[in-house]
Amino acid sequence: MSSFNPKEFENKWKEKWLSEKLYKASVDKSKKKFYSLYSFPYPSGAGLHVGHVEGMVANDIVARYYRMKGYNTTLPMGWDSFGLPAENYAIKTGIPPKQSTEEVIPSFIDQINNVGISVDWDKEVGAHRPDYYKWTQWLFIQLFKNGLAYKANVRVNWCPKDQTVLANEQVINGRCERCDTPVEQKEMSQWQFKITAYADRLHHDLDKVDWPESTKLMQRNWIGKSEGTTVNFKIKAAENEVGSFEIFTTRIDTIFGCTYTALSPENQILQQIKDNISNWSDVEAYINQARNKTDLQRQTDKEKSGVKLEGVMAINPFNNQEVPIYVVDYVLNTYGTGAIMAVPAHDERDMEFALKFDIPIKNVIIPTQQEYISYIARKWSNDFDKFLTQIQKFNPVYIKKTNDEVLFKFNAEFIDEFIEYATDSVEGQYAWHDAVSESEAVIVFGNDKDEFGGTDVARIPKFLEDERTWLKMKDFEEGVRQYKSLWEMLYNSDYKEKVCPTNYGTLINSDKFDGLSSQEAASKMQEWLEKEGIGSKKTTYRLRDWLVSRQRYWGCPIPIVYDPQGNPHALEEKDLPLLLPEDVDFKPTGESPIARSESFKKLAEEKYGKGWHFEVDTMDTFVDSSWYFLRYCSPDATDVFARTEDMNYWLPTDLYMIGVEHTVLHCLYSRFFTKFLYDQKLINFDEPFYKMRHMGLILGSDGRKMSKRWGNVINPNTEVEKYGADTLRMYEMFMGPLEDPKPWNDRTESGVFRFLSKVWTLNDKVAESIDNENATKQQRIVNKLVKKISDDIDDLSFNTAVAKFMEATNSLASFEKVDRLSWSVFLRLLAPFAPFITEELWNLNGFEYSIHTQSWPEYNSSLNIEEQVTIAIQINGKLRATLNIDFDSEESSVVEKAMILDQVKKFVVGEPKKVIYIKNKVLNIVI
RNA sequence: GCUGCGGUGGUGGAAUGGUAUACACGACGGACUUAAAAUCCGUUGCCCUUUAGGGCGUGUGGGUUCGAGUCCCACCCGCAGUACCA
Repeated sequence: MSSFNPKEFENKWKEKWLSEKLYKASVDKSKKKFYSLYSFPYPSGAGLHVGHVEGMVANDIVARYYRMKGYNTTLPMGWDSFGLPAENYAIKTGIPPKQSTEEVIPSFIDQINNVGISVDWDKEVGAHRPDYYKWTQWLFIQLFKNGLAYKANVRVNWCPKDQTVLANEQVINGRCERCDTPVEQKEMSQWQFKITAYADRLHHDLDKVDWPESTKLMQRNWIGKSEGTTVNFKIKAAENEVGSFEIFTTRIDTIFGCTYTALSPENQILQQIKDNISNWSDVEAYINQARNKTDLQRQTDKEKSGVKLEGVMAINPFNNQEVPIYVVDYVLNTYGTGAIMAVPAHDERDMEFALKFDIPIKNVIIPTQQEYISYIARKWSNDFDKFLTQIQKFNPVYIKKTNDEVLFKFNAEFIDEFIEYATDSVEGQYAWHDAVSESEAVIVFGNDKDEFGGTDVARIPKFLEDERTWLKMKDFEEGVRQYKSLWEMLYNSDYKEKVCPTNYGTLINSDKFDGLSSQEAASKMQEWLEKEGIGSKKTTYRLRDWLVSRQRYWGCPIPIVYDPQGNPHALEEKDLPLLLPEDVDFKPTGESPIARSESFKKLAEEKYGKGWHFEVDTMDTFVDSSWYFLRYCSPDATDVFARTEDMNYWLPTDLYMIGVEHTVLHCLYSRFFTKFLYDQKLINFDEPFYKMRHMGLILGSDGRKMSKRWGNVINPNTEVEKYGADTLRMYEMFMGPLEDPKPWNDRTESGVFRFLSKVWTLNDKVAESIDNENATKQQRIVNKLVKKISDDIDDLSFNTAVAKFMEATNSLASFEKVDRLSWSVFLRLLAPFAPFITEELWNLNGFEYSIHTQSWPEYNSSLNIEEQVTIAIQINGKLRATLNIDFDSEESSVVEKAMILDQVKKFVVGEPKKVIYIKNKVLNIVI
């Protein structure tokens, strides 16, 4: 037969499948369903890239597998077509986004079909089409009616280049996610969705879904749930109480260590008590300065800053101690209560601030006794080597040595012995030494180096208030003088963690709570607070409401109309969709482009009367993509966003392939919408995506991210042209684990082409009847393959599946003839991976069309029995020989056979101590 | 800093506590060819050795086990997310 030339048949099958709608799936309650979802692609002018292909092929293999297993399977596709790139393209070229978008979509569809993705095209949707965004608007209105969409004046992130508002999530390191421009702060009235109302459920329900743990964790971090306590602090001016404020803390157990409190610059209480603040002008100046700082500046300002409020003090309700109040910009108004109690001894930020402003530091926690104690010793004299040998007697568990430094750890029980030893070794060695007390420190500082810290052996005290130690050291060491206190010196040394322990432990200096563990103390303190009515337990979230207004043209219009007084009203359902006007100049000016549309203005006045006008902002495109998987269920519905019956049948999705970069935002928003609709009783599930997996980034052959800049971009079209779709598909699956980033390699790709050519050639050997013995051998080969491939698809372990196909092909190729029955099994197994070549060979062999609607081969466990196996013979765990034995042989017969091997006789003299036999695997003789 | 993931030949990568390096690429040798490409066959972790064989090997150091890439402890390095979140 001819050589393997995919061009000769790929097009033929592609067109046949499409015209027959081979992959169409409708609701059929008599069958189990499988919903394979690929993330809503953005139809960019650059076309499909190899990363899309990777994810789609994974979706496709699983979909084809389930289809063959008899599931009613759908793999829908649509377009996340609103968004900045099309608008920016329009600004550059003058071509309207609607036109450019509609022009690219057909080529996307074509490319997807060319790689043989089994898409159910009857379900196609596009976010920019009125029949879709009518329902995006409808959903907005439902949120509005339920108080979950509201307009508020907020300080927003503003990108000066894109001239638009950005959600917090779209700000990366203080820069715009898209164009990398530093983000500015701007006060604006903006629409927001109250996603925070769902924070707890969004956090909690992650337990229900099968997602990579790391993804769940990222999402949990984003929601940032933390459980803590609020406490009311009274404010005193002179002898009068002038107000109070609430602080939030997760470490109520440290409250006796509170030596100051701090308010965020935006905290409203400041305005209320300003008459009592004697240095108000300084405070006000600081507040204004903080307000003007961008997030980027706040982040880069490492130095703590703040102003003390003169004339007022706060009262710690636990000990009635008066502590100063500061206004600082390291306290955020958007988290907790915008006020904190500061405990320098147990919080790094508070410690840094306290050191800078000379605020007392009070230790109230002894960390839970550690099993090991670490020491660092630096070389101080020639006796250092002797010192090193002698520390062996403390049984150190770990020693790291460099030329002049040693780090070692030993069991805490040796502490006293060590203090004694260190004292003896170091005394008189040009060193100063002080063992402060049993429970505190060994501090040994050498003086034979110019700089402080050149030599030391130290166990750092848990609470350092020993002025004596400090003064002595200060006399002693030149270097110490640069620090104001022992705290500061040690905090800036290797012993940071020792002087500022931030973990839980046992309370000290805390009155009646002394001796309790952090956990016990916390609950007793909370109880007391609640009884006194001055505090309570509180859960806070880092998550903030979702800002959806965008001052851009190419997005879904917000379905709100304002009356002449400026009050917002939701549009009625019969007036939807509110069409995106086309008489618009989309050049960005900072104002929404739609504001300049005459037809838009006119429409509002005609419909509602003079002075009425529509909202001119459009929605964040994440709104469009938060419900597309629902629309796929009923893409033709005109009276509802999707039919309840259809959604309840198809959802939740059974496999969602999406890049890891989209998981935090898109998935969070989609989950929010789903939960809202569940609460509205429109659907009966409250998590949209059951199983989710990610595809790793495909890098250029130089190991860098694919980019025009590096000239390392691989275009799937070119690869299909060169090798055919099946090769591209199988190569991308063979590259490595699905979720890993992996570089492109042309050579490996051509290796996959060689493999498919081998399959093609092997087809020539297929014979109607071959002898029984060889037929059985081949049936065993493919039978084993059935199990391996099924398992690998279940695990999404496609790289190993491809390897197994290669192995099986090599085995079959060693036969004169190939058994037709085995061949039909082999082709069906390969069909999800290489749909074109398998359909062609299936047809050439005269099997019933189409291979893709055939049933998945069954694994026959009785066929699997092996006659012979090779086992390893080990002596003391070391491989010395291998041995062929009958399958499932008894231990005694195996030992007998092993003992007469030369390799064994050589090592085993007399009776072995022990013999371990693992059936069909290994025999280990211990001598 | 914190959190998570990872570290295996020249390369991409395999390996339910049981023969480490499957499969593929590359390299080397050979066949075919006037030649090249393609194709086919063989070799390919490192070191010693003529063969036979031996020693060493999954980032480092310990531990558990008859047996560790895999489990435990500590450390080093890389990648990703996140960053004044109280």
